[in-house]
Amino acid sequence: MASKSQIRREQLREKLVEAAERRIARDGLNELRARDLAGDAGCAVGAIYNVFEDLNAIVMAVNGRTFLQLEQAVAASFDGTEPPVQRLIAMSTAYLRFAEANTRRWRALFDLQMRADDPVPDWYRDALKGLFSYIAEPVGQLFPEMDPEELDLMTRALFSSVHGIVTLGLENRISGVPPEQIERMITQIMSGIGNK
Amino acid sequence: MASKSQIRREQLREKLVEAAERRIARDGLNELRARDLAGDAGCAVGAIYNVFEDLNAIVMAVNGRTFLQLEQAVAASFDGTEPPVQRLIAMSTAYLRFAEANTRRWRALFDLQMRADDPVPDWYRDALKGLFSYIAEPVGQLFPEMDPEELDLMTRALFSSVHGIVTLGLENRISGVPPEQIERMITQIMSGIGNK
DNA sequence: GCGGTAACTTGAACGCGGTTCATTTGTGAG
DNA sequence: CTCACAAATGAACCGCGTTCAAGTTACCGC
Repeated sequence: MASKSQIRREQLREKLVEAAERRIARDGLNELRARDLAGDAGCAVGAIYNVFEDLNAIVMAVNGRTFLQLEQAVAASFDGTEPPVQRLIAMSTAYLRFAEANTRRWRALFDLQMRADDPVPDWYRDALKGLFSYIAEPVGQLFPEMDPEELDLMTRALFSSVHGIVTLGLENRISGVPPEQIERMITQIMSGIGNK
Repeated sequence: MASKSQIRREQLREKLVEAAERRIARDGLNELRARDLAGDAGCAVGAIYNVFEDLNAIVMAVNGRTFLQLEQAVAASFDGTEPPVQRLIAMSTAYLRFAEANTRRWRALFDLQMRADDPVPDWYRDALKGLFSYIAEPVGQLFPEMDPEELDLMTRALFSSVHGIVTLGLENRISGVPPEQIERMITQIMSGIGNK
């Protein structure tokens, strides 16, 4: 039987993660406060630590959801019939759109890892692997005689490039590129690849 | 006359920046502490705030130096006689080498902007402009009939791509790519561009 | 039901770290 | 030498994540 404690415990976890998700989406990771979360969830500050290791663990839970949504958005962006370069562009654009529409949550996805000292959790590496595998397929079609190791490198290189373009592009404080141009940058890079 | 106070003031600024530079290089931006800096510089904590607006201002001063060194490293990586793609690869590799050799200082260059709320200072935008102009030249050679606006986009796209590859590449917690492979990723992307 | 123990909840308190401020110390013109 | 003003000092303030002693609730064998 799921004891009453277990139920409450699970409900509290859920409330905390939802509150954190809302607050991250609204105010950004930097503005997340333990006391605010406790207030939202209707529990004492200390209760958080019965249910989660620390604040990072909550953010990690939020990141897990976000990563799933991101993966779905990318997966939904192509039907498999497009030529490889088209598909790469479609996926990249989906990545961009997701980052635009969920900037703060998307940024939390990477900001947390950059800061924390503890090892990256398995599900995180797996989620990235999942994204990579979407990219690997069209890349494989484009370069049939490339050996697997080099294909893997190319896959990561393309992901990193798109990620860099989107990251700096959305940080208009630094780059100052209007959003609609970001898509063109992606296209420029991706079409270059096709013409080896 | 430069009053005794003015001298001391300038010396303190210098000592603080040097201490911050050493500490960032050794322990990373996250471990920087006002009290440690005061200890290094042989002054009281409060004295820092007579001489700098806040801690960020010191980091900014460090970043200014780092950016200069980065620009020099990129500038020294080519002699102008190489074909455009070669030159792009040489500059990108120089960027990578600099980031490898000065990881924590290089990361501070971008981490600070991502966090702070106050506007990016002018010299920072200018330094980036400087880097961009190095890239713009070979790009212009590669695509003589491209209009200026698109050339600018391509320039930023290439910088962002390399930046993304280096960033994720050096964060081996996330990507797990051995350093010597990062250079190959850059080459893959850059040579793709050349064959439009 | 009943009592006892284990688990949960609570919020005040701790520790850390950036920043401030009343007080002390130093500077330089008259 | 003196006085007014500037600079230096470090204790104190405040915000915030985390902990903990004390109080409360849930669970189980009787």
